[in-house]
This record gives sequence, C-alpha cells and structure tokens, in this order.
Amino acid sequence: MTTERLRDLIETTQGELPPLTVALVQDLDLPEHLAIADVAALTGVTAHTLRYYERIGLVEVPRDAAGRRVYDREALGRVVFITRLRDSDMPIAAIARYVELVKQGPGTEPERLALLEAHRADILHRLADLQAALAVVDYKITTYGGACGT
Amino acid sequence: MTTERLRDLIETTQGELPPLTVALVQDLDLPEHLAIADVAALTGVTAHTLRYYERIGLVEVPRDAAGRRVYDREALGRVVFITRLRDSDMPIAAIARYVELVKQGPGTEPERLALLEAHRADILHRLADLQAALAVVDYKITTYGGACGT
DNA sequence: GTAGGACTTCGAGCGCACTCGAACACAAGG
DNA sequence: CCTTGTGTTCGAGTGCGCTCGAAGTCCTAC
Repeated sequence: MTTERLRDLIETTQGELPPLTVALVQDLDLPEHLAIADVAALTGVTAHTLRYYERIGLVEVPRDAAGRRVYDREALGRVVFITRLRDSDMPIAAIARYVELVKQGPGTEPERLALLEAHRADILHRLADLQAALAVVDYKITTYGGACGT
Repeated sequence: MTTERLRDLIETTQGELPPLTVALVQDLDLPEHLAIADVAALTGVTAHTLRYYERIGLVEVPRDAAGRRVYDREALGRVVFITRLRDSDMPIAAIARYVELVKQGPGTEPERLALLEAHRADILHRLADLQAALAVVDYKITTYGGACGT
C-alpha cells in the first residue's frame, strides 16, 4: 500500500515538508502512484481543493480501475507548481491560462513567457508592499503601542 | 475650495503618490480638511471603500454642517495606516481589533504589541512565500516555456 | 457477509473585502 | 431659478477561492 510508505516518508522528513519544491518532488523517491490523501498530506492542499483544481482544469489526474484518482509524478509536480503560484497570489484564472497554453503545445511559448513576466512583476510589486508594511509595523513595534493614525 | 489646492498638489507630485507614507502625510502641507474625493485621490482608495472603512469602525471621520465627511490630518493618517496594513494582507478583523484597542486607550499596549508581532511574523512568512515563487517563476522564465509540471 | 473507511460526483454554501446602485440632499455657478 | 456636481445612506450584489455535505461506490479486514 502506497500510503504506508508515504507515511514513513512524511515522518522521516517531518517538519520539513512546507518547503517542498518542484525539483524536490522529482528527486524524492516517492511512490510512482499516490492516492489523493497522500498528495494532500504531502502538499498541504486539502483533498477537496485538489478535486477542485482538477475540476477547473488545472491538472489532469489518471484514474485506477475503480475510478479513483492516481497521482503520478507529473500530476504531483503540477500540483506543487500550482501551489507555489497560488502562494504568490497568482489568480487561478492566470494559472489556468498558462496551463491551457502548455496543453496547446509548442508555439505558445511567447504568451507563456509574457504571462510569467507579468506575474514576476506582480511578485516584485507585492514584495515592495510587504517591505513597506514591514517598516510600518516595525516602527509601531519599536515605538510600542502609539496611536494608529501617526 | 480645498479640492483645487489638492489637485495642484497631486499634479506636482504626480506619479509619486503610491509610495505615500504615514510620515509623509504629517510633513506634507496638505489642507487641514479634505473631502472624501480628495482622500480617494491621495490614497488610491475609492470613496465607496472609504465609507465602508468608516462603517465598520476602522476610522472616525468628522462631518461638516451639511453632514459631509471632512478628513482631518488624523483621519487621513489613519486611512494611510490602514492601507499599508491591507497591502500586506492583514485581515480587516485584525485591523479592527487593533483600532479598537487604541480606542480603549492605555493599558492595551501589550495586546496591541502582540497583534503587531503576529502580523510581523505573517509578513515574514509571506515574504518567504514570494521569494520561493519568484525563484520558480524565474526558473521558468530562463528555461523559457518548459512544461509546467517540472 | 458485514462494518469501516477512503474514495467518488454533484451542487450548494461560505467568508472576505469590497463594489455598486438607487434615491435623495445640498452647494455653488451661470 | 435651475442645473451640475459632489456628497449622503442603505441594502444588496459581486468575485474569488475554496469548503462542505449528501448520497453513493468500492476495497479491506475481521
């Protein structure tokens, strides 16, 4: 049963799962076939949300004879990729667009690149916002409980 | 009319308004009394949203004889403070809690500080997420249009 | 053979943060 | 005086990203 091997894997790498990277997924000697619960445990994305992602076309997941989802390496990689983008607030619609372009195959690279670069700009903007907010919060913390309108 | 002076001010500082800081608001020789449209123009927050913020208790705004909102320096500073926190994704509920504590006056400093430090931790977490996403996006951009599951 | 648990689909519901529209009030300029 | 513009309140609507529950299927262990 794949779940057991996974449990072990999660135990041994305990606490270290959040920084699960796309590359890591490739290297890690994970079982080739994962049940939805395993993917949920690995990625921190709920099974409900994983089904939702599939429903809206972000990822295609093969099934076994009984119709159950079987996540292979590719599907898992895709899920991790999606969560990284979501962590940076990339809208679902943009991710869907990107995935759509990949599905269309070659020739769509320019638009993919444009999408990524637009998102890269967004990320840089968000980083600046966060730095600014951090400065404000730090200032408040050092002046300790001052009025909030200053 | 205050709006005219403001228009000038916005014109002269054109393009430079987004980085409007809390401190800047103090220094800038802004009119002491601003109409809601002026605050909207200065902060980039819509009048609708400004009214919403007041409705839910994030900011108190004095009125003129006719019942119109008159933003003084304090109210403006508060709005800017709020937008900084919102830019860093601090939930409205947390901001409301903080504002509530300030309104309650002295003795609430410890909880205010705790709130700020919790939010500071959130910001650092978000920064890390963004850096991770940036790495993924940059990798994709350099490898230019590769599959999205890798 | 039967109880339990993990899975399936489907559609509806939720929480957040706005966002909007309707209907009305008032102030200043021509 | 009348129009135009800017404001007011109120309550309802929107969009996003999940999140949940119901009802059913299927494998596994006892």
